[in-house]
Amino acid sequence: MARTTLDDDQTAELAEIFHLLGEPTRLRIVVCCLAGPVSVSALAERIGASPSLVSHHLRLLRAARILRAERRGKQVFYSAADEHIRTVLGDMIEHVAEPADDAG
Amino acid sequence: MARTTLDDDQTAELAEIFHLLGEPTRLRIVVCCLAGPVSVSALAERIGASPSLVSHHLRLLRAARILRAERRGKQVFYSAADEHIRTVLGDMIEHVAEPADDAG
DNA sequence: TGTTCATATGAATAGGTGTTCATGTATAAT
DNA sequence: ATTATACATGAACACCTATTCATATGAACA
Repeated sequence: MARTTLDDDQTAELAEIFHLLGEPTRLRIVVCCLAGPVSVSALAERIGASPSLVSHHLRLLRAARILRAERRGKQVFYSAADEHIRTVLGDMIEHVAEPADDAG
Repeated sequence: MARTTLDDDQTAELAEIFHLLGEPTRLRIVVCCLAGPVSVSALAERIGASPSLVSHHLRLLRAARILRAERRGKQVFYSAADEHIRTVLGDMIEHVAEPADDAG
């Protein structure tokens, strides 16, 4: 166990990321974007939410540097902000998605 | 990239965990508990919150099987619910606490 | 039993937030 | 310029939640 303490800034930043991922709709958006760039309308359809709602969430995810936007004509494609984010989120999701063996 | 899609149940469960960790006070509590069993009053002091507030948060973390309680006399000690949780949370916190090299 | 310490819990409240609706902005095409 | 498509944004609302205060439970000790 390398480090089990965090200073206040790290805690706040980490909590913000967790907070954003703690919303089912937003989590779905992020997961969809991990595979590669997805347009807003495609996200809305795949998630079953209105484009407006998706856009609202995307704004927060953009502001937190979790996702990045890339315009192609009329459409805007979203993907992980960088490789670090992609790796971290991918790992987190894989890890936590694993069922606990000794649950009770 | 092993898997980038999650079903609805997995998404909900994952979102719940993230949601609980997305609160600074709660995140601090969890981080404190990763090193080993900590009493409620010790948590309250180390975090700078009232024992009542800590207890409220602990209830949620207990219910989500993130932390477990162990009574020793008058005190109650909290720690990670199991090794899986400890590993997963430890990894997440270490990972996300790493600064991004190519941020901008 | 009565008292004290440690924790838990219920109610109340203030602030936050997810969603919707309406509207605005940007791009493309006629 | 006008229209259509894709996305963004502001306001409003309903719901949720973090915190506090008061009170209860449970354990040790006199």
